[in-house]
Amino acid sequence: MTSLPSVLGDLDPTSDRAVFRQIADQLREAIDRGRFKEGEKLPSEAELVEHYGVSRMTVRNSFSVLTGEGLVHAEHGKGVFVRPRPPVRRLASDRFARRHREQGKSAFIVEADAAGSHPQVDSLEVKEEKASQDISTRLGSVRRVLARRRRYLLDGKPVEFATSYLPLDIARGTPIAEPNPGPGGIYARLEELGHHLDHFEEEIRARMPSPTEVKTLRLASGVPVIHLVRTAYDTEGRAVEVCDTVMAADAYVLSYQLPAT
Amino acid sequence: MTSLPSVLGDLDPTSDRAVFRQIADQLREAIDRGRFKEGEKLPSEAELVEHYGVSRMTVRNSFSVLTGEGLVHAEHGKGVFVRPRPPVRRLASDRFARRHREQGKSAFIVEADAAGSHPQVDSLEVKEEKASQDISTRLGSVRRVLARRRRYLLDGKPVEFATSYLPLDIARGTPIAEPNPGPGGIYARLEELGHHLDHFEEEIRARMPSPTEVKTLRLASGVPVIHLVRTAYDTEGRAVEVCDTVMAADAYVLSYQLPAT
DNA sequence: CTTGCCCACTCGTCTATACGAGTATGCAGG
DNA sequence: CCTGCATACTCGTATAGACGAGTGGGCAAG
Repeated sequence: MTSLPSVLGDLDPTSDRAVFRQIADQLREAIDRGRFKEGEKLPSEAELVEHYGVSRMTVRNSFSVLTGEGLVHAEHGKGVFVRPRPPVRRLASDRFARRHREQGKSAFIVEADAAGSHPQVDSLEVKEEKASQDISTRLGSVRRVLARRRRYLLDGKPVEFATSYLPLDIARGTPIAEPNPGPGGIYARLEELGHHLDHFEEEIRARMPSPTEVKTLRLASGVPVIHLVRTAYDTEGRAVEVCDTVMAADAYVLSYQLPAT
Repeated sequence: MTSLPSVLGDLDPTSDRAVFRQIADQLREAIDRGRFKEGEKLPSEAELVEHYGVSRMTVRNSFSVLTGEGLVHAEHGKGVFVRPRPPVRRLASDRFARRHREQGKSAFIVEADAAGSHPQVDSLEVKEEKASQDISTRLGSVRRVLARRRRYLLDGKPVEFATSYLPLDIARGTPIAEPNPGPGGIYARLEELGHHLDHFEEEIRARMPSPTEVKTLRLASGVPVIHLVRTAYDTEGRAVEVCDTVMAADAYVLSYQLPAT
């Protein structure tokens, strides 16, 4: 192992920058320069205490800065590691095009298989419930809705949690209310039921996850979520579905094509 | 002032949940329930030390949890406050439609004025430079580019930092290379120069900001950024501009319309 | 060889204390 | 009246020490 001083330098006692920030800066720079690579272990707290001649809390404080930035993560009993960037899932704006609804399997499964990863869907729940204020507004003042919840995993890691809401007069008693709505998913069913889809509207926000989201998506700290709300409109201009999706931001790139007209 | 016990409850010594997490949980719940409102001051560290009978570091640890979640922010000498949500800027997917390029002022200015806020653009920089690997790839293997940097502010608060990159053979010596490219912005100039725009492609990521971004966008901790990279293509299929934008995530909602075809 | 325990090393949590620095308020002196 | 300072309260930074708990390697007993 190369000695610490060769990688980490000294503190500047004259600087007005807090010691723990100076240490964080040095570690961050070392990571950026590739002195510590993805998944690699950083020096232990004790080693840094030794190297810089500071107290342990100060070193921990530095680590907490980097953890908050999503650069590193600590593993109890093992050490602090440079956080590896997971493979990203790219979502193209044509992912709901009619031609993709032909085959039997869901878009998620097909795409993940093609990418060579192991897809999985769990936490399936389909039930009728009271619409929240927001959902009610988006669907055009409905009181109760059919809610379809599911969680998507890639190679065992949860990456996305989604809930679809549909007005009861559309969904009740149809295959849409079944756990497995059949080939092409609920959009295919909606079209069969005469709700010809016209366009989608997607709203995108990014924020830090709630504790619940941290749990269900098993998020490392310092990882934001992308919150996407999609509303599907039929050719009559009626909102026929709202899909509320929360994604681990480190696992996604969204991509959209916009006409220049 | 209502007494602390009436809002905050006790610790559960039998729980295996860490004390500082229990305190954070109680504060978070109180905030969620509106017991502490936006912009309101939380109890001081000393008061919480008193109320829970724990040491100050433990209380600070709780605060640091909430700060990381973007729920609260501390102000030196004043206290810890529930972080107010800034007004959000909605970006619609038709914001680059040709009809919006008619008027003289930039889209940002027009829109902000309409919303009643005071818009501002600064840190203008226009220069030729070497293209990064990524930019070069997106523009189709160009070596050097014209870079146009600017920062957008709303009511004094920086909300977005953007850099446009254009191939030199298109931009050099044209109004595009001027600090102020004139009415309708660089897209209008591109069309005048015969590069008729066909479509845009936008890639969206969310992540925690780098220290530099924290500074230029004056971000509170616990606020992620949205990173948007837009490529503009002309009718020949050539990429004529790449715009790299970093936005304060708490100030934006992106909205896209997708056809269902 | 395998099992099981011990120990060393790691981070996690908590206490107690000290001093520094930003903020606001009130009071004394001009 | 108003200026300016003292003061009390706020959070920021840092030290030193203690114990707990997860991990992994080595060693001893079977």
